[in-house]
Amino acid sequence: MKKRKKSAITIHDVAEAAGVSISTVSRVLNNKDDVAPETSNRVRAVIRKLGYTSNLAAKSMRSRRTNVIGMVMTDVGDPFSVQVLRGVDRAIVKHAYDLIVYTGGTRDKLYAERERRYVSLLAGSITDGVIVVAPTAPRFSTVSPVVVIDPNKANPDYPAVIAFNCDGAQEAMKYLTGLGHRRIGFIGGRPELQSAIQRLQGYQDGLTLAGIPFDPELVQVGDYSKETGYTCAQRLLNLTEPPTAIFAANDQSAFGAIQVAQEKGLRIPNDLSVVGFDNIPESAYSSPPLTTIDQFIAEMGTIAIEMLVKLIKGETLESNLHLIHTQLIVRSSCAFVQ
Amino acid sequence: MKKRKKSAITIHDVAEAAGVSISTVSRVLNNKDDVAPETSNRVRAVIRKLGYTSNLAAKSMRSRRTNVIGMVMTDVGDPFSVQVLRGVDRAIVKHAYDLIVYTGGTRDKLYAERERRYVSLLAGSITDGVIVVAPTAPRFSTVSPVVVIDPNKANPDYPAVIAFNCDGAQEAMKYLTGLGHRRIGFIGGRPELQSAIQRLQGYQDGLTLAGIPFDPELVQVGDYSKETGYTCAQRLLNLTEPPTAIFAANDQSAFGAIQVAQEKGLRIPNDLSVVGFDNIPESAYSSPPLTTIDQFIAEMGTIAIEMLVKLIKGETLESNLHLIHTQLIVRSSCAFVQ
DNA sequence: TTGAAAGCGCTAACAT
DNA sequence: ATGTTAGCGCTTTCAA
Repeated sequence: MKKRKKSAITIHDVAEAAGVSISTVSRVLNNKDDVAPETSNRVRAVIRKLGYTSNLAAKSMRSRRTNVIGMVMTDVGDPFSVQVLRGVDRAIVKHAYDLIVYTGGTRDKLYAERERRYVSLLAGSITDGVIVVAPTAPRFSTVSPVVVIDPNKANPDYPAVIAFNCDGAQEAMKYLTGLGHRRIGFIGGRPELQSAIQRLQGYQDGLTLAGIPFDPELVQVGDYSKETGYTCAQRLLNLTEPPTAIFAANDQSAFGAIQVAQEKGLRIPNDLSVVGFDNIPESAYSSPPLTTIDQFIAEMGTIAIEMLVKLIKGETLESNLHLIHTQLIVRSSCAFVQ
Repeated sequence: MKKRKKSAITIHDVAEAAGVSISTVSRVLNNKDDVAPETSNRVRAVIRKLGYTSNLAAKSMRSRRTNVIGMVMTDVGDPFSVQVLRGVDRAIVKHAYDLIVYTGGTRDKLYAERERRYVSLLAGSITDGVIVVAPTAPRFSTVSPVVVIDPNKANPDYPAVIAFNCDGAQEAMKYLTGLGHRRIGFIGGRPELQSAIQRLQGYQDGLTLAGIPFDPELVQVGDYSKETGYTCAQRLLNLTEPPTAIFAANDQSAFGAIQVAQEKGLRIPNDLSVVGFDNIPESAYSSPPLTTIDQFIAEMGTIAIEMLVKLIKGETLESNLHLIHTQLIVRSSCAFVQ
């Protein structure tokens, strides 16, 4: 008696049931045109009947081509990544690729290694290429293409999609100085990322434009997370001369700042104005139409896919760097906190 | 530009560089204890130096064990799925598993098939088990374990995690009737899901408790998406006797309804009250502390992982069904729309 | 038009 | 303690 292991249906089972060889089944699976229509139909029928799905692992191992694209990002709690993911999702359908996402969880000390590991894991085996959002690791060891979104200084080697943030940050500052604020705190993001550098630049430019001297005490650097937003805001508000407004480099940090304000009993925006960069998905409905960058961020994902697909197909890129000029982007948290 | 090798680094390269056989490298990779410490260290050093990561595909093909758990969900735009994902993320770290997510994109006609395909794809090859959020397909063909979250009527076969929603929906209704509303519209969710059934039940119970007769005209069924929320709300507000309040079965539908209201020039909550079930992540900061179900939803993910890991290890579950009793849960959109 | 057979990179049983 | 070897399920020559 044959020992029937409790295993999934394989190409063998299909071949046997259809009375053909496994190579014929494989040909049908890959839509080769040298299969007799009648055979092809019979095989297809069996595949359907058995509910057979080809084994991704085996497939990818044999033929360096899986039609799956991988994406590596931190937390799903990060609105930026989520928005990028949406754009990616949208674009991927058009290209008949499938998407596999690895979320590395919180950005702790070990994140860079997890990120690196996962890029290799995905790219080295089951995906044809990988998109990395706001990379932490300086470089990745992989032979298949990588496209980064919001790259850091250390890895300019990879094709990248980045947004131009200076204008937006300036606009945020204009908003705050327009309200009469002269003492404005800044909560920075991960200093190695292009976006963070530009936003800080916008903050400084904003001060200059308003004729306000730069006070380094008012700049606290976090990592785009709510947690560091919280601690940075604490430091700012515990200054002997605390700011009357806070400009956070991203929305997560802004949330952290808002939390501190609430705990301190400060009412927003009466006692403290808080403005966060980026945007909270869906919140657009909760206030008068403000400019949001949802669509710009999503577009970054879309463009990244376009680039990656070209690379996978072996085509060359016109440019290794794609800049998105956002019109901008500022979402005053006042609008939904009051 | 540096000339890249055509193929990735394999276990062979490591073995060669370390002067050992591939099986020894494999043993080191899998932390077997029958390797001389000295050899082990040498191999490890080479692995690090070469930046070697083992090929997931090959590994999983040979050993039916990958330490990767898969998750299949629709859109990342869906706050519910995202919240579940967070819980999963959190739990997975404890169990030293990795997570791969497949997002099937928008829920269109073809979604059920994509979902099915992806479950087989993941479960059949690269993952040890799969979690499916709000499944569309009635069943999946796979030998490895599947746990569903918020199952539909058609597939009670799989171990499931579900929340008990009746109370919450009733509470939402109590809120609206308490405001004096007598004509309350309901925007339902995907009618095959447990959650949708319970929320509708809660709506009806709420009417009964308030002594309001049930009017089928006021119930419009969508699919938990913003789009159907929009069209359902349109139908409701175009009635000859439109409702003065709308209770949406989930937050996405509520957003759709709010959009209709805005387009019609109805002010919320003055002209129309809108209450949505579930919760919008992060918005908790934007209003006085309301009860949210964020933590409950995330817990569903955590529990699903616990169940799945047990199944993967071959242990048996105490119960195939895990009920979460939410305390509840209602988030009045008035709180952040006014 | 189809089948047989050689691996892809890896693990595990069997040798040494 | 380490090496040799047989496949895992699949694609892809090469033969027929």
